[in-house]
Amino acid sequence: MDISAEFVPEGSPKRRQIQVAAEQLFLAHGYGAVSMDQVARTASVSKATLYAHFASKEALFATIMQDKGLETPLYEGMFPEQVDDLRAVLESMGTRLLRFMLRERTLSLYRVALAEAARFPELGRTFYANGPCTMRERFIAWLGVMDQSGLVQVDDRDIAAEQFMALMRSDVFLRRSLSIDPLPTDEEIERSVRAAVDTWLRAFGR
Amino acid sequence: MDISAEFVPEGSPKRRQIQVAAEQLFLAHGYGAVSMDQVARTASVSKATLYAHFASKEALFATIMQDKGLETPLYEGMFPEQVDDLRAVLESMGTRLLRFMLRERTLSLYRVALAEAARFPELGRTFYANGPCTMRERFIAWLGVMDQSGLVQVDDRDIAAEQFMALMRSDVFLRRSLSIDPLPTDEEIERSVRAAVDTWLRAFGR
DNA sequence: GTCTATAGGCCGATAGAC
DNA sequence: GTCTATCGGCCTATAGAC
Repeated sequence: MDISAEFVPEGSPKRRQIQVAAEQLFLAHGYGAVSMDQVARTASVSKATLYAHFASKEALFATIMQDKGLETPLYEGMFPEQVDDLRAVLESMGTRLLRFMLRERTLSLYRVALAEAARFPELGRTFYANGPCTMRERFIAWLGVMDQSGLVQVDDRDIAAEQFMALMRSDVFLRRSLSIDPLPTDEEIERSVRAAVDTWLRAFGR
Repeated sequence: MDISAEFVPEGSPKRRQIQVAAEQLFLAHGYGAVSMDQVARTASVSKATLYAHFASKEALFATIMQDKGLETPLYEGMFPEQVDDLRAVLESMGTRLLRFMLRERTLSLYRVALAEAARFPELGRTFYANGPCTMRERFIAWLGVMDQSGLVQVDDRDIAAEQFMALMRSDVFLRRSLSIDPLPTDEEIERSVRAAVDTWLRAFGR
């Protein structure tokens, strides 16, 4: 995912410091509110060094933010081929997905991508491709298996997958993304996921 | 909604110019990327005049952005008490809601609220209260009427309302909010809404 | 209230020494 | 590659005249 990391394995500690500092600052405060002075100070590096590695603030932001997809092995064991209890599997998937979307890091990336997508078109595209789009594709493929097992009744897998994810972006997620509520408790998350799975199963379950 | 407007009915054209300019600039570019010079220039007003009306950039932003709720009479005739064709009514409601959410002005406010909610907590709260929360409350009230008419089968109106709105925030909305796609066509909107209403009705219709 | 002019500082970016 | 030192400019905010 982060291909450039291979070109700087351990080679340039300063560059690594810059990357870490820039990522943290940009994710926390967005593009406009972060200055190159701040990045240099946080990275314990002079501005000249910073500009030796990145041509401009825009280039730094674009480089750091793009390909910042899902580093988490989110999908590991998420889509079992053998399913006894479909409801339980969907609830486990949903809980995992919603938990991931509610992580501070994911939310920060979402907020920055949304806010700066107009100025950095690649950012919106990359976020979508590495995030929601990948998740949906995997879900669609898994739906194919479930369909063959006769566990679901799905005319249009694309729509079924989209709606599963849309149902996860519930009010809990909206309120948290707007910084209204703190991180919801496990109970709140499970309640929201259970309600979403209920609805999805009534539409697509057999 | 905009209470302060009553204190400056037509009285201060300069103040009105400032409000219009600031709103446009902040919505288009966010907080950090807009300067007071820019606001003054766009409003055809000197910076001193600007600071005579608003104590600081933060105060200007907070004043302009808060209580910028739904000026549109979005809800007018949206919730009919007499319903023959429930599906048609839900599709009409959904289309209207999705269209509103996809308007450039609504999206800009959403992006700014999301990006700056951490720095301006009131902003996230106000956006939620004037937008999604109000819509959900009206939907819940309307669901009560539908329930009495025996047209729907809803255990928890809150969940049913939340999920109706979540289903409207579909992939079409996500892609547009990330500036990936242009404004979707009428057909795309209707297809998305129809699929959402299908699913919602299978879960809550009678 | 409104202007011109400017203070004082931080901005992005660079020159030059090592 | 890395530093110190600094450029010219734009930033938020204000002083003082009218």
